Amino acid sequence: MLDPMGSGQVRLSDVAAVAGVSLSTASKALSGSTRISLATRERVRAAATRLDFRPDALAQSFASGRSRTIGVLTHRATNTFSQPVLIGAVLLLGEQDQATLVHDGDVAVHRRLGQSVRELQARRIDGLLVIGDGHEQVTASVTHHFAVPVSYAFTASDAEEDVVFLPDNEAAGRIAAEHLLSRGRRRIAHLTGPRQSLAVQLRETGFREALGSAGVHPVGPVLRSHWGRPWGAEAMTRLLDSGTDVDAVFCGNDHIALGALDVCTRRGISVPDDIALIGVDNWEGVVVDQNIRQLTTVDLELMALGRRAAASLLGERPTPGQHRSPPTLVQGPST
Amino acid sequence: MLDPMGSGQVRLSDVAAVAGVSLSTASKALSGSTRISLATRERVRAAATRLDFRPDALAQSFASGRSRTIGVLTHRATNTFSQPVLIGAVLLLGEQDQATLVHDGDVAVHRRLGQSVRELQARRIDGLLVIGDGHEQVTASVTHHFAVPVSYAFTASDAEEDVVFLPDNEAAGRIAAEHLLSRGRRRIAHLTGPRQSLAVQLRETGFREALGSAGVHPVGPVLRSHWGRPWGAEAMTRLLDSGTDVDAVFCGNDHIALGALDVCTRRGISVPDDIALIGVDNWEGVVVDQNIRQLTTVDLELMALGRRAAASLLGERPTPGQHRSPPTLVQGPST
DNA sequence: CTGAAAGCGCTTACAG
DNA sequence: CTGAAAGCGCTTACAG
Repeated sequence: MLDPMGSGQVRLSDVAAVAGVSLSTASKALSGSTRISLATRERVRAAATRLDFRPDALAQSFASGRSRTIGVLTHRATNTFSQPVLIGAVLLLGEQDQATLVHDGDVAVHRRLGQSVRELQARRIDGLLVIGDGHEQVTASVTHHFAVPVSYAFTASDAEEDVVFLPDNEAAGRIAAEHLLSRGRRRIAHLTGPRQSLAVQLRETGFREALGSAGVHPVGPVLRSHWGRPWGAEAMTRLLDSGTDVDAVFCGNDHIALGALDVCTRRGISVPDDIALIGVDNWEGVVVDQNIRQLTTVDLELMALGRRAAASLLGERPTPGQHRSPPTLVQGPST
Repeated sequence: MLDPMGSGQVRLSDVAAVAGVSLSTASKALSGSTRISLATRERVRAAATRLDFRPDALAQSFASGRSRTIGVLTHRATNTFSQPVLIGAVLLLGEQDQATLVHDGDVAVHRRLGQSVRELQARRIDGLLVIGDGHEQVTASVTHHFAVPVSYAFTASDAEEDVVFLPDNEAAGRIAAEHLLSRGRRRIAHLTGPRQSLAVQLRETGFREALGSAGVHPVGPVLRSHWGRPWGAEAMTRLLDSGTDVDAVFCGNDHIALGALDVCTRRGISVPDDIALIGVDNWEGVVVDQNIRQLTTVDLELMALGRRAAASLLGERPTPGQHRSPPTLVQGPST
């Protein structure tokens, strides 16, 4: 019968007594680190199993100095795109039996940030993950405030030697272009978000690069404005009305792609037979009903980004600098 | 100059020495609990401030038995609707300086669940939050496995005395109906999701109740099928083609409402002048670009639900039983 | 109101 | 390879 409340009455000293060894030997046998005779190790393990010994995490932490807690500093965690990064981090850490202590706020506001830093230090966190709200801004590095590993996700840091994880928007553009090319499309247009957005620029760069490698040029002018569905519709309308000969459109995100799709549907243009559409974000992937997918899209894999960034604090440290997570193609009916 | 690494070299004994009191007196003075002369308390506090004393959380936890960590057991945390609940919980806990240890899995799979329970016990968590994936299923209670408070969010528990937090789908239906009534609508139809869904049933119940209180009956048959936009469009088409005289539609969720809106737009029906539309979920609230809102909707406030449920583990315990979080009306252009 | 002492349950040099 | 001992830095009865 197992201890129903988990009150953990069985201590290491009990295990040691049963196994007929000293406390320190029992500790070493279970931690597995130091040189211990195989026989002793087995005897201690057997005793531990028989007594259902579970080490008290509080005592272990106090003695070892490791809290098994990772601090997370988020910049407005409720942002649509920050959420999957945070969820990914929290889930990976949980799998590794690491708790997460989240301080949410405005990473740019120094007074509150300083407070968070102090509190996280006092909690003796084993590592810190800074999560930004995209790649548009550069976060002021806090690495020097901590003696433990610090990683940055979804934001750049202003210190070159920091370990940074970012989505790969250039690759997203490349993947979209290569997919359309592989479908035999050659007259490809681009409708996207605001010109000043870094994501817009990087996706377009990757897109042009991949087309260029195939000796193809985008058709029509690149139309840039908003991220929303209405703009997608308007841009598609302009594109069609301009008389441009087009057989595919790379849309800067899924909202724009859905707006473009609306226009095609309204005008009786068959997607993908007449025009193929591809977006970015896998927005429909978070919708309840998976069988209503309308789009092919490039998923930036933000949850995986959060997982990778969190994992970087636990195992061996990755090399300093920016690490880009590979986006994935999600095939839908629109290509 | 503050300790840049936060290595916490200042110990309570240092504070006690500077203040000229014993270690135990210093401890009591700072914890604020026991009877201590005001003068002593102030002296100790001043010393602590001057030395920038920050108690070592690991030592505090070990000595006090409180880990300042809350366990969270999720049932597929990556579900669209579980995510805001988890985010809300994690953020509230962080604000209260509580770490979160998340074990994600299938709460119905007992072998893995048992493993999670054992690990959470060993971690000496101060409380446990069980997060389900909606209200459709009843979770087997795990409360009896823990000596610390356990709360349930976004799922019912099979033990009556458990503390459970659920969204209020009936209230959502009522709020939608009352809003349409307040807009002077009287010929109100209902298009919704699958008949077997509890959310469908509860929202409809609340809807009918509110209409009934105003002496109004729904017009046309209630059309129930899928949660997606295509079904919304199909249902709206059927409704209009049936010749039903209608001036408002309560849609079971926002996808259905958007499908209905598509049909109205296509047919030149003015929303809200001819027909008002209202949905549920505030789906557009998570979209990037807030100025593209098309719908009035009822927000179930799932993040607030997560926050409340998490808070219930920290302060005084709420009464056993089900606690329903109030949904809120989000006004948009469609009513 | 204050202080000396025990104790929380492990880990980790150190000596053997 | 094994064990005795110190120590991690607090909190908390207990005695004064």
